[in-house]
Amino acid sequence: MKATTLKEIAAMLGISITTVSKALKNYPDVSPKTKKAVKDLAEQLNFTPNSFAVNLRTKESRTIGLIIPEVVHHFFSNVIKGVIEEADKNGYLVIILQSNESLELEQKQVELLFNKRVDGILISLSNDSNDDHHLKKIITRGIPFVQFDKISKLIPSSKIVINDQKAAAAAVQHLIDIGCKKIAHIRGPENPQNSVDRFIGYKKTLEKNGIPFDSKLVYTCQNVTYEEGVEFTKQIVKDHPDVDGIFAITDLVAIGVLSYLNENHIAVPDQIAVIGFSNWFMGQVMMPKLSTIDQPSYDMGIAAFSLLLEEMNCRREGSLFSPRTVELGTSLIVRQSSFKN
Amino acid sequence: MKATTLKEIAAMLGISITTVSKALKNYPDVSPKTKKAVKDLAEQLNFTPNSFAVNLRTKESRTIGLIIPEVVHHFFSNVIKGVIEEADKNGYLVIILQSNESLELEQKQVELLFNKRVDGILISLSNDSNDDHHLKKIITRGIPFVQFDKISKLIPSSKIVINDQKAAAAAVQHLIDIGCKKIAHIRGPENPQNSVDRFIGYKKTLEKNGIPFDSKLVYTCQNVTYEEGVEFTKQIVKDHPDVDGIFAITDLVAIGVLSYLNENHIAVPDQIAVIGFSNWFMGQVMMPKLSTIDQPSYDMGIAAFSLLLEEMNCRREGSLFSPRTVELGTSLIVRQSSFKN
DNA sequence: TTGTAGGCGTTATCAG
DNA sequence: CTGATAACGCCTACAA
Repeated sequence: MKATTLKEIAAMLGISITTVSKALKNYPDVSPKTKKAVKDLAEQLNFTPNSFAVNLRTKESRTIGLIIPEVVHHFFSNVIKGVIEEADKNGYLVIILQSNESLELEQKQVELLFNKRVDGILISLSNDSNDDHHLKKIITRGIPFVQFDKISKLIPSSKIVINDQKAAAAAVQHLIDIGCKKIAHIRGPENPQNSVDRFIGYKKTLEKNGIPFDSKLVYTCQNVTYEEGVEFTKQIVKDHPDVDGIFAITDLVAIGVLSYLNENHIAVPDQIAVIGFSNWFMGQVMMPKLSTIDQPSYDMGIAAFSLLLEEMNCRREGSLFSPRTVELGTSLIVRQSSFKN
Repeated sequence: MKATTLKEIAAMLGISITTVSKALKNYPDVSPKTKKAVKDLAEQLNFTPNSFAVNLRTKESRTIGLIIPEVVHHFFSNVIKGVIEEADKNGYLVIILQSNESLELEQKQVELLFNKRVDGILISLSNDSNDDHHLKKIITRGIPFVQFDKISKLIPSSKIVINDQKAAAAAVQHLIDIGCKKIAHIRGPENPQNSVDRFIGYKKTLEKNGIPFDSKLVYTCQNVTYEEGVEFTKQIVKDHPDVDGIFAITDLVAIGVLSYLNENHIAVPDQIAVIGFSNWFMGQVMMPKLSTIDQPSYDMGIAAFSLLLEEMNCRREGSLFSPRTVELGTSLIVRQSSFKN
């Protein structure tokens, strides 16, 4: 079944393409009679404007690109969901691309979106991203652009973030409050701003509480996996038998921590208390249930799209848009893995 | 920064648009000299063809649509990943849409993809989908179309499936093999083919082993959630204290089962053995680790795209394509929740 | 109230 | 080897 065109409708009705076009868009200068005739026929023929042609004319595709490090990830799934739903509400479609935590791939994906001429770009940087070049290009081209979660501070785009330092501080303070004296930190890779910030939050909170910071108690993930959680916990227990608290960069890692401790019959939280970050669903069904920092992933997706939409609208109207940074709140969730009284 | 066009390059070089276009596409009938000049300038100006115009001309967008019930779902995340990666390899982009398990929304999303004029559609039906109308329309319009996972058998499209009956039978047979005499089944909703098939697999296997089927031992999920797993287990234990095995429609539900049993100190697998379906990551980190059926989600995504690609290629060449059904293998994974010797 | 004409940027055909 | 011309389908001044 071939798609109908304005031309065909015009021919069938013996009128001009222009009139058909106008009638369908409810222009005031078309007689009610023709309007009705056109609309009826269009309805009957199941007419929908050819979006390729509309795109070309309007220079818009009502499509945005979303680049994330990894699709199979509780946090990012929720972001995707938020973005898709908010986009849908506003008549936008979403193309999803993965960077697989590789800078090179991330750059390639940005190029793809350039070629596709999406109306806007949403991005959470890969852990590997220590170069800004491709982001600068987005700005130079004047494409509406919002960074979220893992961002590059120096790029003058809108940003949706949480206060990682503050949130990490809350986690560590909580461990201290329940009596932990020697807290290890399994941190994320070197580059990402949020893994740096969480580390800083950890460090500052120790110092604030008069606990000397010891770099030997910090273990650095390469890939932020469950397996690394298991492995580092093994090392922690071996190297520092008196550690009584572990703060992990993310719940996935924390669950690795719990697994190792459980299997080796190390009491949680009595001997070692554990807290993660992100509030993955999984944490609630573990035994013991995992304490964590709730990070509003779904809301982050919504906020990111909303801000992008604002910028896209400004752009369409030719008005100026000044990038904004929105900080979303986090909250401490205390569950069994760090509950003492 | 405005995008460069063929016209501009042509003007700068004092040659025709046609020649520029041909030079860039390496037509044999352009002199090496002009070719080089054009390519150099194009490179320098960062020229990329305007995809809107290309789409209009070629009637292709090199974009496909993927409709799934829910993004935040281990199985579907993996499918998405497979689709995106395979699409990427072949120069296609993927627009993702959610049906939220609602028929109405699913229909709307299909319409959106029609309007967007994607080159092909991939779909896994919502649990609510008891109507085929919108799927028939995809066929009528001649849009390349592959169903996967939750499919409508009657629609003559390509399909990627697993043998749910066989896989469920393997799960139940395993429970019987380790000595279970009274096995309850927490099944999925009425409509989806796979929940029906898994139920049939359960029923047939009981009968094959001389265990009478008892419909009272079957509990039906509405939303296939963790909470339903918890709740139904409570009922099972109350109504049938002698149940010694539970087969759940999916791992998420099975994890609810485990949670309830753990919290109520009912020994797994000794008093009640548990097996799920799908092999979610979560199942590996539970205590006890969850037995399950591995379902190749990532591979399903790859297979779905590959088949769609074949159909899209046929369509482009104008050759005929006959829908195929590909059945992927599953395997039983025995872990602690059903391990006895 | 209706229609003509031009153009969005590319590709394909065909003539020079 | 090169280029003029005509689409693709729609939108929008501007005429009539």
